[in-house]
Amino acid sequence: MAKGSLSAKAPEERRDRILRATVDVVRDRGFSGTRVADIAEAAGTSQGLILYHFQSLAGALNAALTLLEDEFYEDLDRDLREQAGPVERLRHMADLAAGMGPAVGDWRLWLELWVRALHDDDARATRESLDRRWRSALREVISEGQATGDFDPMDPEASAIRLASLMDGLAIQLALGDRGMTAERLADLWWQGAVTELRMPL
Amino acid sequence: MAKGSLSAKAPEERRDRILRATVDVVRDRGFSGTRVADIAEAAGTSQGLILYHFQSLAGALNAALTLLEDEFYEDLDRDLREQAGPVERLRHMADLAAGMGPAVGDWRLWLELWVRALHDDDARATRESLDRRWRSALREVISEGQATGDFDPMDPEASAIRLASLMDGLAIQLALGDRGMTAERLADLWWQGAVTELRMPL
DNA sequence: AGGCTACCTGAATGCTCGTTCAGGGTGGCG
DNA sequence: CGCCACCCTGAACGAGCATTCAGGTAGCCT
Repeated sequence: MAKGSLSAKAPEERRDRILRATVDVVRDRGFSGTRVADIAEAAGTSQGLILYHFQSLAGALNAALTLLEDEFYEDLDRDLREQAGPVERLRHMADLAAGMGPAVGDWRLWLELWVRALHDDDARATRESLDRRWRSALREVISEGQATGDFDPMDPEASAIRLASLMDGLAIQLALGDRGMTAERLADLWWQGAVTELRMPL
Repeated sequence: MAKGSLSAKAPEERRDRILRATVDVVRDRGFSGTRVADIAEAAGTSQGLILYHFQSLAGALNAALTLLEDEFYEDLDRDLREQAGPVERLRHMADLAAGMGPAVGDWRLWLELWVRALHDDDARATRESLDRRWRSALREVISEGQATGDFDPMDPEASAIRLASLMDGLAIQLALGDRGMTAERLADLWWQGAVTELRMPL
């Protein structure tokens, strides 16, 4: 029976479907606006199943965060490995963050995560880890660029922090839909900032 | 009677006390964690009074946002008028934002506002207004500095956006209590960024 | 004085969820 | 076969909360 094969073979897949649905719902309802019923509807399951797999709503939210974190790692690594030199890599990071690449985008989710991190320890850990990963990628690219002579920052560590922060700040405007802020403009503003910050020769 | 004079003479003051209590509660519980009962306790009134004055919890939250907005304007104007030249003014903005000045500080509240703005139109309007005000102050200082020859940005408009964004991004780390991020370090990182961005002569 | 209005309170109300529960199907293993 | 463990569901439960309400007090106008 169709129903039989579905429930028997795919518990794993159902679980995964729930997590993805959770991410989707959080993305447009926010953490505090996400109800078990919303997830169930988005995933096409009963509410009971969500609690069965994750014990509680909080459990589901945290599991979704973990999934996000894992995928972020993978995507970032794979994506950056494809790029040849430091300049290309940095340029690619701008595009990734602007939301042109896969997975990484979606700054609304990041905003939600930040605020949740103010009050929830799991969220705090996740966002810290995510952030550390992103910033260390940036640092690596910078120091690689120093080695090749493409970059010449006054203070590499400070530059990394500033460029990461600049990205976050610009992203807020993108996420909030500020007039005049688009993905292209974000990438552009950030890239120009990087050129200055890293004293790239033209 | 004490009670009499209190309730009769001070409705205005009670109202104000409620709004300030609301801000306090939001600051440490977040918008989504703020209950009418919390505000009542913090303000030392009954829950009923809050609804009496503001119709609903949402009404109280919005009124508190408006209060915040008004005070932000006043404080910023007064504070900046006290500073002599563009360089001092800019430097002062760094300190203000780092939370050393009065009122403006408290980035947690800003984070909360951003996220609320994703879903609530009043919050959206408030934050847009706040942000516009802050950014235009920055633009003014920059163009003033260009006039006096203290600054020489390649693209003043882009510089203003970048410096405002940089501030937001650094502030996130401060608000989230990242290791190594303090008010002083924030002010310092930002100031260095401004020096570069605006090509200030040393 | 008497009544009218503005303030204010604490208890009652009722709705919105998260969570629990009783049960039902299904595949595998003795 | 028949039992067992795993998945899964929909209905029921109950806590937490915003909002409503009936009523109380104090100043103010006539």
